Formats: sequence, structure tokens, C-alpha cells
Amino acid sequence: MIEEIKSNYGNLFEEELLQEINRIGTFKEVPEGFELIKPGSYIKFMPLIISGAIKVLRGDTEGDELLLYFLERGDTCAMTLSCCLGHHTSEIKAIAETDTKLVMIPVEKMEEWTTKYKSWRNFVFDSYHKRLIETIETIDSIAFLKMDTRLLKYLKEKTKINQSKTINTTHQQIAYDLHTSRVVISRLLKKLEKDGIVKLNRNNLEVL
DNA sequence: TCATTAACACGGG
DNA sequence: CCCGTGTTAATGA
Repeated sequence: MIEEIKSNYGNLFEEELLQEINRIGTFKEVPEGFELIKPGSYIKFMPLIISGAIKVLRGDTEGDELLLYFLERGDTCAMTLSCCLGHHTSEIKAIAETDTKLVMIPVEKMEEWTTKYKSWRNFVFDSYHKRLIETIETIDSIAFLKMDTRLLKYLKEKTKINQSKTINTTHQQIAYDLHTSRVVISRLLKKLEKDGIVKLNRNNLEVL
């Protein structure tokens, strides 16, 4: 496990901290679609992503949801931090976007490390900053962009995250992520296909 | 004008 | 048959 940690976090953390992560953390591998964090639940571990990607959504108990941002290797979940420290339940939902490898760190440790390691403190602050910026961008999208541009942004992000031009998802799933109805997604995708931007298939679409 | 909701038909697995 | 998709009609913001 130490090699996987080093190759992703070696340039961020000092040797001592890397060793401690290796000793304390638990390695975990989850399949695509795995629900890592449920809204309303308590969080006891903080994830460090080794490979793969995680989709973070705002979700209420009614099943309404909205995509906030994606996490990739080298990232951690900022919401976890505030959630754990304040001992609140989760405001968000986290689902593995692809098959994902991660290291789980118990929350007590992350508090201890914040005072012990400068690199860890910087990592946490930096992570907060990045996620806050991304969340603001999402707010911008909702406030100022029309659904067709939001859909394009979404597709672009998906291809980047999945490292592939083909996206395996349904119109309904996209509708959930963007918090709209399937009718709209179907119509817009159809238009994009006519314009030669995407190729539509069942359960999967290709960005050209 | 554009989104939402409900309803329906089509077709592939 | 079930599910994903494409479309339409009614209603509302």
C-alpha cells in the first residue's frame, strides 16, 4: 500500500506522515456505483483517493439531488472534514463514479495530524479551497447558464473524469445529477446528436 | 418561451 | 415483460 500512497501523495506529505498513513489507514477498493456516504449519516473515516473518481452530490432525504463536484486521485472530501469536526451528520451523498481505490483515515487521526504536520494542514486547507471554488462554479452554472450549456459542461466533465469519450449512463441519471427531468435531457441530447456533437445509444453515449 | 408532469408507443434484452 | 428512450399534450413559471 505504501507505494500507492507515495505515488499519489509523495510530493505532498513528508516521509513520516506517509508512513503514518500507511500504518493507520485502511486500504479499500469499491466498485462503480458504490455509495460511500449517505445523506444524514455520521462519517467516521476520511477518504484519500488513490485512483478512480468519486461523484459528490447534494442530496435531501426526499431523493432530490444535485451534482456538486467530482473527486479524483490526490483529492479528499472537504465535506467530510467539516462534518467530522462538527460531529454533524452528512449533508451530502458520495458515489463511486468509477471503480475506485482509496485509503480510509479515522477522524481522530486527521485532527491530530492537523497540529502535527504542516503538510497535512496545507493539504486540508487547499482541499477546502478547491472544493469551495468548484461549488461556487456549480452555483454559477445554475444561476446563469441554461440547461443546454449545463448539459454540455456535464458531458465534458464526465469524459474527463472517465478518461473516455463514451459515457455509460442513462438520460434519467443525467437528469438526477443536473436536477431536472428526463424529458428535457432526452430532448437536449437529441438536439446535440442532430448537431453531430454526440452519438446516442441505449445506456451509453459517445461525445464526438 | 421553456421546464415539468403524466401518459403512451416502440424496441431490445 | 421491464426498462430506456422518444414524443406529445396540458399546465405553470
